[in-house]
Amino acid sequence: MGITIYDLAREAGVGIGTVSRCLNNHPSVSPKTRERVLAVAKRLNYQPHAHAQRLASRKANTVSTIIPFFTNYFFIEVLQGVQDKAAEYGIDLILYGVNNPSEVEYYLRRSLHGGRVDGVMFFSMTFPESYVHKFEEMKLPLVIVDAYHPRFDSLLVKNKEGAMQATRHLLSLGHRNIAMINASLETVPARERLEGYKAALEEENIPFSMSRVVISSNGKQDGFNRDAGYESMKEILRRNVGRDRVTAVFIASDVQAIGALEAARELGVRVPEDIAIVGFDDIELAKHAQLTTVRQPMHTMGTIALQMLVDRMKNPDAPPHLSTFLPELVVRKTCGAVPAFTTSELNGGIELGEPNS
Amino acid sequence: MGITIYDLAREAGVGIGTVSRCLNNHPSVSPKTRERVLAVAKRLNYQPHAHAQRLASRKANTVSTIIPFFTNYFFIEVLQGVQDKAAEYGIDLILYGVNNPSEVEYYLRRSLHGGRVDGVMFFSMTFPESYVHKFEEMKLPLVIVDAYHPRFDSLLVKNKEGAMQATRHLLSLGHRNIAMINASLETVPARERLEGYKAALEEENIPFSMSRVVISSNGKQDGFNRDAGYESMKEILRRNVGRDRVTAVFIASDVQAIGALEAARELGVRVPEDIAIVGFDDIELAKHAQLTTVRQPMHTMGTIALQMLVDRMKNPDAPPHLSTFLPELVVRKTCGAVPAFTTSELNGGIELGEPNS
DNA sequence: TTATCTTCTGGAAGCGCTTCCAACAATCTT
DNA sequence: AAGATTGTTGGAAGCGCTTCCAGAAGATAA
Repeated sequence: MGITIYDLAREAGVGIGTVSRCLNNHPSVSPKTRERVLAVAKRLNYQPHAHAQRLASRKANTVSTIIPFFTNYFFIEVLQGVQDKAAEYGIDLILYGVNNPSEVEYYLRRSLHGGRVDGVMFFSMTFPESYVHKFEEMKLPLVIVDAYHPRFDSLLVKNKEGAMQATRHLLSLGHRNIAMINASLETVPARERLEGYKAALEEENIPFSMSRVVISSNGKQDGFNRDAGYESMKEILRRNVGRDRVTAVFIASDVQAIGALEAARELGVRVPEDIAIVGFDDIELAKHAQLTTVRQPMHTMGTIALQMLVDRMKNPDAPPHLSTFLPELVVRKTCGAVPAFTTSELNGGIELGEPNS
Repeated sequence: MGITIYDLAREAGVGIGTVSRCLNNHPSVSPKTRERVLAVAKRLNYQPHAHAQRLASRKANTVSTIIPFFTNYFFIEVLQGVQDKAAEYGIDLILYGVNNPSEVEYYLRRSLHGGRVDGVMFFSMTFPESYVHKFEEMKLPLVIVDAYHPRFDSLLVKNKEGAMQATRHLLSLGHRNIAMINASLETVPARERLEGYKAALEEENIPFSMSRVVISSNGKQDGFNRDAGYESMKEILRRNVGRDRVTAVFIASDVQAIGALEAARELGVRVPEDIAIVGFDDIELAKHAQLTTVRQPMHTMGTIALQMLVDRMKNPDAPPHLSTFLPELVVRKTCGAVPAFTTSELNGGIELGEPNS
């Protein structure tokens, strides 16, 4: 079928070992020989057989990505970053889309055995404890993106800081009665975003009260969905009278914010005139809805994640590393501020550091 | 590192050939032996080495997907379908995301040589003529999704029929002066959607006139973008006076429709009261914007596409096959109709057929 | 000149599997 | 009973590559 190194060897009048060495930039070949062999390779349009290389070198040159498919924009963007970096290294990406939690283990198993891949990227899900030991034992490089496990390299957005930025922004616009719409506190992001909200209030000596926090964990994704946002907003607006009324809401995710916007519209409450809103995530819809929100540097996260995986392959015994990303505030119209600048113009945006552990 | 068939052979007291035959359900092993070997394999948690299998069997059991990353929702959905079907077959998916047209050839080359994959899925781009011959020569199975080439299996949405549905819908609501906003006629979808628009008008004996069609091919993606839609709508509304005024617009894509909606809002033109709008694609935004549009069965397209590829692998010499999909009208609020039902309740939605050629 | 290093090179071994062929045992024919 | 047939089986060969080791060739030293 294809040209093999034997063909090249014959054609160039050298041995197969030499051919292989030329192709792989091994130092111990004379410049003349190398040149000649490479010329022949080019002339015959030689392409190495990937699987033979992989079998012989015991490297797959491939990484698997295990991704929950239910969300979309976030992954597409992060994946794009991963892919861009992978292309630089000539690494192939295998896509394992998870529809159903039970599939996670199947794909982990598939990645773990059979030499199919030499690294795994695991996205936005709790890494199953039952596989911790297996990955450690096999020393299969693993990077967990948008989730955390102390024993593996992880990559997280600083939810607390993001929430602080959002809340501070509302404070800076003069709001004092700021509510929060959150999702299930069982999830890490929800807890961290709540913390950030609280911390920002405390900076300004505004008493924090859980009565201002509406949590709905109804429906899919622990409450990070449109309907939950819709209901939560209705609840806030229903009881929103008197001097103590809420003038701004920080919402833990954009999908919820979209629902909240709808609730406001239905009740004839104007945004931002009557109530200001800031979301979190910066999904594509946010731009269309003119939602002020907190943006995660998704593409960058992808490139860094792949880089971390490559580093881990080179250095399997380094201690687990955590990279954290500072999200940035994107000012649009639902907060009532003049959309003058984003915080990315003020700070660098990315920050690498040691695990909090 | 791992367990090999030699280990199994020794443990089960048989030869490696027998082990391999058991593992691959080859008929000529006695039931007893098979059972014993499989039991040992299970006990030792044997996992075949993917690359060794691939090298020996000359099958990669992998398919590459070459996808333009610039759009998003459409691909995620189609990919999901592909992935679901691939999982059924135990086929791995390699993701090649194209950011820059020049990368297309790189990925085609990468797919073509090196035995990396035994099939290619090529999405939404014009397949480069320079590779037609190479694919034919190598007999590498190829399915083109959302684009067409007469020499390969392709999978298309019936744009004309979709456009007819959209236009008919507007006609059925009593509109007689219906404009169209289109993108560059250099692209196949734009031409086909124009044809459908025209055909629907002619069904009702309404004269078709190019003066009612606004084409903008400015910006990215041949005019299939928000700004183009915005500008086109402005143009329509600017001159929209008199008895002959346009009361409805069919827009060739949802992104353009989103821009158009914005233009209308800015000019204080109410949708659907003053002007009705129907888009095409049903991207995620469409739902949020309550846009009546034409939906492509993306997930199904993905599963069928992979199935076609598998069929092609089994039967390399069959003539190229074209699958076409009937899109369905999704009635929401921008057309002014009561959102009572979608056409999916009326017809099956999918249709398989021979090439038009 | 011979002995001792350096480069460089050829090709065998081996990666873990599939597949083919020969061989064996058991069964069936005549 | 001998030969033919069928159903199983073992293991060599080979997939195309990397890598190691031994050896050739050239350079240097004595």
